[in-house]
Amino acid sequence: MYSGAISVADLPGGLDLQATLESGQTYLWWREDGNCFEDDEPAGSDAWYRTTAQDPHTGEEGVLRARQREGCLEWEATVDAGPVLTRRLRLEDDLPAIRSEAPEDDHLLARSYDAYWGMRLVAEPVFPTLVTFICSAQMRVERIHEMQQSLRTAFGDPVSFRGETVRTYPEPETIAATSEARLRDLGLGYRAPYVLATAEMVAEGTADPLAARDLPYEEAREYLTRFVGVGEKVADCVLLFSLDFLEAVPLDTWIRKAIARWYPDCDRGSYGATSAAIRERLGGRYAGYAQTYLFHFLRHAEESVLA
DNA sequence: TAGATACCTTATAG
DNA sequence: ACTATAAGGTATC
Repeated sequence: MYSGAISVADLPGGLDLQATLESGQTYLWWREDGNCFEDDEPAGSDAWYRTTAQDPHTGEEGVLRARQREGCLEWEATVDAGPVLTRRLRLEDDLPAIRSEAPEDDHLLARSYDAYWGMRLVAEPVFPTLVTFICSAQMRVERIHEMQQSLRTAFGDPVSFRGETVRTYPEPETIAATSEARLRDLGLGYRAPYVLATAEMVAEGTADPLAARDLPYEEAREYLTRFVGVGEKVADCVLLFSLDFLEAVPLDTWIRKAIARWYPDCDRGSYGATSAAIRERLGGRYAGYAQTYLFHFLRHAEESVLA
């Protein structure tokens, strides 16, 4: 068993682990206390969060848990999780420098940054990210989590951790080997054939989602839409939350509402043109950071405070 | 190329 | 109880 503690004071801009993991960027973590990211979540939690991860040295899939308490990010794992956390929670991102590129006269954005300061984007493994966001279509956040846990239970490999059995996220080959009916039984609905077809494409090497990383942003978005069930919005999510495209701004229902209300001149009709306009408005190369703070703030703010 | 519609499933509002 | 509606959209026509 490995363990460690990372001083939050040493991270540029600090850390808000709860906001980072419960802001709808990733569906690959869950709370040890079983409180599955419900709406009435109290803020400031020091709960343990769990996920599975690959050991950076051996490639072995293991389990890790982490919590933020007393100025530290504490972790325990069956693998060497220090580098994993640094990567997946983007602990090296310089938040003050990133925020400094946001428009200064944007009151709503400033309040969003203030409300959840320390929240970081994530950099999750690409195949699970692809599948989870295919699953996210027309789905509530809580149910997206449930679907991922169902996939783990049905197809993941067991790993023993603290006397319990935890399931890894299934590999493309494993999902590709199942049936659409089986996936529908897990509650995926019309997303079942999408997940199956995309897993087949990745398993067979028809296309490699990692290849998008080497393309210019808009070409990368176009590339990812070749996967079944992946449109422009899901492609943007994968680029932002897995492939280091910090300028990506996924146009989901919340951001579309925000555009209609606060950035109406950025609505250019098509996804691509609107996306370009809002990216420019939110600060260009770090627009995805701004998007994520706005998204989290708007989802949790009462209507009265948005006046 | 742009616009309309169907689609699984669940939860909530009326 | 029962229907309409919406939930981090996409594929198809």
